Amino acid sequence: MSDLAFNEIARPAVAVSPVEKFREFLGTRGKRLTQERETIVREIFADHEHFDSDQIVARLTQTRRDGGRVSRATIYRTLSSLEEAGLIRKVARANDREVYEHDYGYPQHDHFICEKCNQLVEFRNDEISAVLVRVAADHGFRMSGHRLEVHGICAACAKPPTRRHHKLDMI
Amino acid sequence: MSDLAFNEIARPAVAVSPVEKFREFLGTRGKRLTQERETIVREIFADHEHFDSDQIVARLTQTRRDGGRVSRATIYRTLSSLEEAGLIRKVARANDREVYEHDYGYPQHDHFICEKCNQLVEFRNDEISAVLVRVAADHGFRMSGHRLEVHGICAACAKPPTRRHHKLDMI
DNA sequence: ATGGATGCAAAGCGTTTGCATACAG
DNA sequence: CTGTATGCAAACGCTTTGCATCCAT
Repeated sequence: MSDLAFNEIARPAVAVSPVEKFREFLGTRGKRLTQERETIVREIFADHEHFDSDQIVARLTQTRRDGGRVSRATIYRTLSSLEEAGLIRKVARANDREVYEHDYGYPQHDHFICEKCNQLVEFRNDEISAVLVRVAADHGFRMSGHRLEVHGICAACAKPPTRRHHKLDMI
Repeated sequence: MSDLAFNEIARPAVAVSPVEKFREFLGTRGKRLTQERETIVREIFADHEHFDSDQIVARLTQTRRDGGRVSRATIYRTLSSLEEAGLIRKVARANDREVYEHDYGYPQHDHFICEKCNQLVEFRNDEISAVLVRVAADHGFRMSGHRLEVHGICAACAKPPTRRHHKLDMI
């Protein structure tokens, strides 16, 4: 099964593929879906991992089997558009870098950020949103979304005193 | 009443002044409380407003009545120390800048961030912490703190269609 | 055809750092 | 005295931008 098939068909719980969704968005702004933009969207939606600009740059800036090389500038420009389009969003800040994740086709959730291994772990909890809706209303604040980072030590790093976490992953 | 008096005496609900607290912290690290560091702490704790590096730099980099000029480099170095010391913490990111606030002598709270005027508004809600404590426990996560930004439009910007907010404050 | 998009390299911007000098303990 | 800290300016790392060329529509 090719990447294309995966992206176009096996996407989770959404009627339109991310690429199509992006094309629509671009259309409404008199912008175009170029090959570069499509390459970037496919790369990002190939899995459901968190990512930052650097990782995408690293993957797409090299010469690729499919010939889809994209320049650093275009990647930055496209990440902004994807955020405007509501396809991705900034979820946290780890290692002084902004971390993105898909905001299309996946349910609302928040994150734990481990201070030792810097790993992001997702968790879902509906009470939080419920409380926020209420609190916002109380303050006359028209909430559009939120960003919640829970800091601490993850289960893996907390348990064993000696293990292959700690320093290695802090780089 | 001088600034000194305010900082040393009229601080809210804490036994030791921020400056003293910082001196203690520095002591445990073999570091010193210099005049520059003291100037910075006083400036920051002179009120309870949120602030970012730039604002402090702007205020302390100029020649001052009290002669307490401090260099940009020292301000950055000191902000880091103050964060380590637990006197301040990063609460949000607005306008692509990290926003700090006091983390000493003030109760836990979170923030609304208005997308129009970029204003930060504090709110307190104990349910949130309670939920987080529980959720963290469920995941074996040892929580040390959290950062919650609620995005949207504040009451002031939401109401009147024409008013002196909107573009002016977006600078 | 033609206005938007890309790639490159240069410019920006906030933050960090090397080094000589100044000073707290 | 002695090791830290400061100030300055240069170095950094990420992101943005000007411009000539390219291409989706």
